[in-house]
Amino acid sequence: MEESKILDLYRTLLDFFGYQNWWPVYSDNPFVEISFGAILTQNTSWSNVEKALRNLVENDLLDLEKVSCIQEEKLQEIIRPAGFYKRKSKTLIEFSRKTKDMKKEKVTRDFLLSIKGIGKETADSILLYALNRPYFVVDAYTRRIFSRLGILDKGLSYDEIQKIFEKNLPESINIYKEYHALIVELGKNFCKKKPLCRDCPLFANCKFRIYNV
DNA sequence: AACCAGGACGTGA
DNA sequence: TCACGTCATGGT
Repeated sequence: MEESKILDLYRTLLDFFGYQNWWPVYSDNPFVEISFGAILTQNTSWSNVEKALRNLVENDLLDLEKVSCIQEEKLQEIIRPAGFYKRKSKTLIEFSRKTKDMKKEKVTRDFLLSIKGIGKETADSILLYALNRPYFVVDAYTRRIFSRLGILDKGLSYDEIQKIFEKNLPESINIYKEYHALIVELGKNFCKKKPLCRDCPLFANCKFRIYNV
């Protein structure tokens, strides 16, 4: 496979979109805000997540201690706009209970995966963006974009894809952060399910471009 | 008015 | 292991 392109594509995307400076944080509690946001954004548009986060802030609930002992039905109403609110409220509560008295250095990937409702992508998002650990985040956009480009086979597992990116990039937390953010930006604006290939910054590199009007 | 969004889990084959 | 149904709101 032509994995050596991975770094070139990063430069192209960075050139086109500019630095994204992810993860967006508006409170003075980045760990909680990023972790909660990562859980809330599962298969959900970010605009809906923002509403849920605003509700949490208004109720002073960007707080592990408070969420760990909140009444579940109350939390459900507060995060309702983010969708899947029953499952997500359980996950937020379990996450809060398990991490509130924990030193952040002890939070591992396996630990996060032991929390029901946190899978690989959410765990890696928390590790990378909330804890500054070098884990490359793989999401649906990553699979779609790089399989269309012709770089990744469909059917590769999460861990295999992650390994390919980490092997072909400098082990730089900032590059991991930016690259994933840029992938999301490309996925939202061009490489959608119905792609807009005409103005795509990766048009020249892509084997797909069937809608290249 | 169907389709989609910064997934994860339980089930059955 | 893996394909498939389920969970849910809000924007286009």
